[in-house]
Amino acid sequence: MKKTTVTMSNRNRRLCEMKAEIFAAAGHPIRLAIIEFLRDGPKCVCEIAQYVGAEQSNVSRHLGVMLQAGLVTHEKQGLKMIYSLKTPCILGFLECVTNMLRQQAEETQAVLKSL
Amino acid sequence: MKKTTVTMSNRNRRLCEMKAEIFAAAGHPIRLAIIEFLRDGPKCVCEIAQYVGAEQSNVSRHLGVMLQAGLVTHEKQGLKMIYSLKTPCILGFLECVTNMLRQQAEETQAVLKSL
DNA sequence: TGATTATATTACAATTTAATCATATAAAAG
DNA sequence: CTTTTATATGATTAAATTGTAATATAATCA
Repeated sequence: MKKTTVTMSNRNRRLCEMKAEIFAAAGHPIRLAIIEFLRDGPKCVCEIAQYVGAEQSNVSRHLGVMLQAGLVTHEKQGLKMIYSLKTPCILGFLECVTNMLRQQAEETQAVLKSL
Repeated sequence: MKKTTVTMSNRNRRLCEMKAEIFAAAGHPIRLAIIEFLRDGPKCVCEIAQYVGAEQSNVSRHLGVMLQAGLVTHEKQGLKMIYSLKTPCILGFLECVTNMLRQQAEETQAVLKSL
């Protein structure tokens, strides 16, 4: 009797790479701040840079990462490049993460109370 | 008249760091594969290593990252260390990511059709 | 046309992350 | 007690990511 597969398929391996790229694109403090900022609507690079308090070239890079992952879109308007959130469902999982943090904070607090 | 704050608060900056850590903890192919594997229930390191096809020490490190971020919990059972998913809501945002990929694939296909 | 403004990109240094091998620890079994 | 098994960790190296400064490009404006 043949043993069932116990190891990931290559197809699934490839899928995990793709999904991980999306998570990683949100997995940096500046990029996460940008995502939250874009909740309020489309913004140009200069506004974003000012908001997050980082160099323009640095912000431009981070936006490139998010663009590549498909988290945002961009559109040129005159001199400015306007970035928008592409997938509103990101906001759903951002909320999930916020709940995780809240939960973690409560756990920590519970531990400290027992001092 | 005072100009309203246009830059992130330090508190928000710190929050973004914490949230980003959680995203980053899921933002690696092996770690994402582990998360999906744990959907089927708690598993020991050896099972996980076999499934993802990576060295035990490497897997142990990745589990450490996810533990630190609060994505998983662990519990010793005899010789084995059993890891489980800590937050089911991760699965929700995993689904969101999968939908993003599907959407991206459709876009690509639409472009190719116009050749 | 020349100057200004907004953005992207390049080159580089610094830092972080990941993988590997060897080893330490600790539980279980003989 | 010795051996085996499962896991974690330290040291090392390789690779990727990040930040910065300088520069290129392209649109707008005087």
